[in-house]
Amino acid sequence: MPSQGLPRLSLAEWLVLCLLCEAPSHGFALTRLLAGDGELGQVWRVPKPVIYRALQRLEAMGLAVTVEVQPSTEGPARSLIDATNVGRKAAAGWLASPVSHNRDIRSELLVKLALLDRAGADPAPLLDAQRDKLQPVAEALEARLAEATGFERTVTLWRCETVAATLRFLDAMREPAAAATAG
Amino acid sequence: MPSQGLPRLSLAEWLVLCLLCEAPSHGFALTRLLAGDGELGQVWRVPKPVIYRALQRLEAMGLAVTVEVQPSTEGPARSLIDATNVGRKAAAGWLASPVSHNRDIRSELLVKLALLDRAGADPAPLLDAQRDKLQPVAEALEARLAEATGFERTVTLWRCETVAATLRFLDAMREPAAAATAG
DNA sequence: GGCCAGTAGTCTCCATGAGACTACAGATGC
DNA sequence: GCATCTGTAGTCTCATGGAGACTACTGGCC
Repeated sequence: MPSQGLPRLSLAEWLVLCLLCEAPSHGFALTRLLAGDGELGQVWRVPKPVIYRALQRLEAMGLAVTVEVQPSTEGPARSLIDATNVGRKAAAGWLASPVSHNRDIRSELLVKLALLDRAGADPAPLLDAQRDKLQPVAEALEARLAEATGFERTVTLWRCETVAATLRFLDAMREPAAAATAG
Repeated sequence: MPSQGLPRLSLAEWLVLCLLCEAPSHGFALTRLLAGDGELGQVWRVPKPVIYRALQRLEAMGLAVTVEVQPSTEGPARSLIDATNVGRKAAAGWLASPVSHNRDIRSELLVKLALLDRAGADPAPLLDAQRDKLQPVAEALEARLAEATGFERTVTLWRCETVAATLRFLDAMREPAAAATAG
């Protein structure tokens, strides 16, 4: 059960750790990747101070380690940081886990899908696991909607629609050919 | 155009101001209303320090004013705070305005609908205005989805589904009889 | 009289994040 | 030669939001 016993990290910290697992890197490179106009920043941006603090925290937790201080040809020296084996295992477990709440789909699930996409990995297992997790939630909400009155009905209706939208999204993601090579 | 020239307040500040417009109140009563187990806290909770800071800021901006320090029979004296005329106008303008981004539906629109519900006001104008605002966004996203490739397609697909869910929610809210008195 | 529960409000502390600041290397200008 | 500009690399400060502890006042109870 890789979803058990994961350390409690913020989304930014998980994201940074996963990027270190792709390849050893340093703060400045990560800030460019995760800036608003960066490659991953289109999906989820992480401000500079948060990245450097994440690196410090990951090191303090033994999930990452500074392997070398590289003299750069184009500026000051930079600290190359790599994930540890503990860090790699934690990252792999996190990456494979569906999110618990629908509100975290936009942030956490999309980040996981983006990371899998970068790695060229198959997103299908994660998509299926996420579907299995949300399907019962959707059913419970619809049951509740049938009975809800007053403003609780409004909130429940909203939750029903958004969970249903997530399920449709997950289904559509299972058929990538449809629009990628339409016809 | 009531949506023009509104002061820049946080959601918590708008919410507190609107509640003061319903009736003069004091910090502690608002904290109970907006606590996790409170009436409005089910929709949107506001932590205690944020409420008291909101009251201070609203007073500083001239949107609210302390009208009386009431000796309470069951505890220390409390400051009764009321909205000013300027505050009332601002609150009415805000309450009638649709939100600009789909991500703010859950927070801002639901709060507005909850406030209208409490006041017994008709939500239809706000629902229609919100629909008018999001309909072109939905169309633009679908056009973009047809061309998007790679991971941009994933993000666009997600946005399409969630905006579509909001539109369905807005439509369903226009037919309140359906489940309230299902026959 | 002392203590507890509820009321009313303030306080400190931590995390997030915007944006300024330091500092180093190479290119450019005069 | 050296001043300055651009890009690299990282740190610092400050404002805001929010969790939770703390103060302080009142009436009720043992």
